[in-house]
Amino acid sequence: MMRRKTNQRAAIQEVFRDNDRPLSVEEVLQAGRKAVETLNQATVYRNLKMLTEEGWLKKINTPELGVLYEVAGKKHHHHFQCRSCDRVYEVEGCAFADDRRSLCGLPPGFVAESHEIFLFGICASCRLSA
Amino acid sequence: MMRRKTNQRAAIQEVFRDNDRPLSVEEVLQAGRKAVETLNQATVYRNLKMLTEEGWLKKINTPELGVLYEVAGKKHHHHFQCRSCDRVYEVEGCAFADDRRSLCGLPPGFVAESHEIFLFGICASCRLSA
DNA sequence: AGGATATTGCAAGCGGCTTGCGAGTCGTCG
DNA sequence: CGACGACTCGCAAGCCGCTTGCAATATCCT
Repeated sequence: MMRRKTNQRAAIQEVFRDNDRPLSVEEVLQAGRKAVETLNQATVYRNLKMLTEEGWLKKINTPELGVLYEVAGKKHHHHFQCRSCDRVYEVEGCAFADDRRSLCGLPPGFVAESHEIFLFGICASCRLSA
Repeated sequence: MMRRKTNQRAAIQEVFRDNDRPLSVEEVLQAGRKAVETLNQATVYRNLKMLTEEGWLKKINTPELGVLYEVAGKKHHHHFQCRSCDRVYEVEGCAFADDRRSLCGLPPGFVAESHEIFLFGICASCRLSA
């Protein structure tokens, strides 16, 4: 099964390059239609899935906004959701750096292998415009 | 609008008291039917919503298992999901204790107000039985 | 250019959750 | 204690986000 190049898929990838943050399916659909105005929802879903399986995208489950997708391959990071504009940003740094593994006191016998951290607050642009 | 006592709601609350961990709607439904065998899905959804609005329950959005509910009012804690049995546990302790607020390096202008941490690994009972 | 087939758009389908409705249960008041 | 009003329940239909079957279209290879 050979992968073909289509305007739809190219448009979707372009949307992610233009917006350097996790995006919802709806955002991808709307932004993608600026390039391919017939772009269909099913096509977006199918391509997001394809790009994720192929490792180009990464699916994120957010606590409040449902599923978002971000470009994969970035270094370990977490997410920040602005409670004003609801945009989600990627933030570097990690409270569980190697020397802090034990910070979260797990009960005896439990072993943690990975983690996800979600921060909530106000982003810089919302704070300035308030 | 006066709240009435019903066997259904009592059964649902009992399920949470019997299992001291976050539960899915389906788990509540199945376990609740042991006490009220006619218990209906819609009733469970309605009561979980009611109990949440009233502050007795808290809704949790997990990255992999969807929505769970836990008894509210506990002190600040996070969650641990066992990748073997998929159960979610509450874990005390927090990598963002007061003296470590700045561990996650937020960009300038960003202000964090709250956070959620989700750990993944192996729980004690799965580790022993392996 | 021509043919094989990946991909798209559309519409139907699916699963989780919600809601309208008539029946049933709970609590109160006479 | 019995009856009425209102909250709840169970059921079925509905809604929403996502997936899938299918015919038409676009790509790619020769």
